Amino acid sequence: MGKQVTEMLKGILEGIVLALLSGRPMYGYEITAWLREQGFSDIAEGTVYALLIRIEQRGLVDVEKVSSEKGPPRKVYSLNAQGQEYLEEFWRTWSFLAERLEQLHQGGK
Amino acid sequence: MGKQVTEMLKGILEGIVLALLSGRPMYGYEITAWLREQGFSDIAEGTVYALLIRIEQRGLVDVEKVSSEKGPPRKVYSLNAQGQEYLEEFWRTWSFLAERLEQLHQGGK
DNA sequence: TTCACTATTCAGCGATACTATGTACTAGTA
DNA sequence: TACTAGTACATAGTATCGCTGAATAGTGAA
Repeated sequence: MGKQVTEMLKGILEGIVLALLSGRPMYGYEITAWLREQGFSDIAEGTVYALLIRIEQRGLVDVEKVSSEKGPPRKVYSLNAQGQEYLEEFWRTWSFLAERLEQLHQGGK
Repeated sequence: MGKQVTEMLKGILEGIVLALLSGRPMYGYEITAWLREQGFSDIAEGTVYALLIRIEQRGLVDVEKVSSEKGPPRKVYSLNAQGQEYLEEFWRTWSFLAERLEQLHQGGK
């Protein structure tokens, strides 16, 4: 991926992670792995952990420490009510953007 | 619009402006007005001008000064070959993101 | 002359992703 | 034992980009 993605991801990566957590609780390493599988090959581990700490401090997720069979204990994040609300707001904003962009893309041909 | 948009616009606003310019040459004030009409009510004027200067310095657009009937002369921007190429790259990146997000949005219901 | 509209510019700030590390635990293997 | 790989989290420093708020400047109407 080029460096265009880096800027485009700002604000969006957060939505992606929240959307993931709305499906089921997950921990950082797992989220990073999922992202890489999906083609977000350049996302640094540090980025995900920093993001998780941010959304935790903003009270969008609940955290639980769960010991792992192999390695240090995992911090499992789950979306709480406030996070759910924030996620819905994210989708509204995203839809707004996606609509405008779609129009531009069509019109530009 | 909430402040979520602020972050989400990063990198995307640039694509929007380039897409606009691929349609026809435009100047800053005109672009700002268009954005407001489209519902991007919170985009500050300064933001657009700063963006235009950036893409000019990166050689994605050509600039021509055109005197206006009412007010200071306009700086009319038009997309050049390099800008066109960059825009295509933008659309590829956008499509990648939009696809992933769409899947998440569907799956999350 | 005052206001409103057109038109551009800039300094300072905040948020976010990246780079590049460092820490720590477990299991396999030579 | 020592080494390696995989799992798992954390953080300091940097760059980019959009916003805030203000300044500058030209035109026409009240």
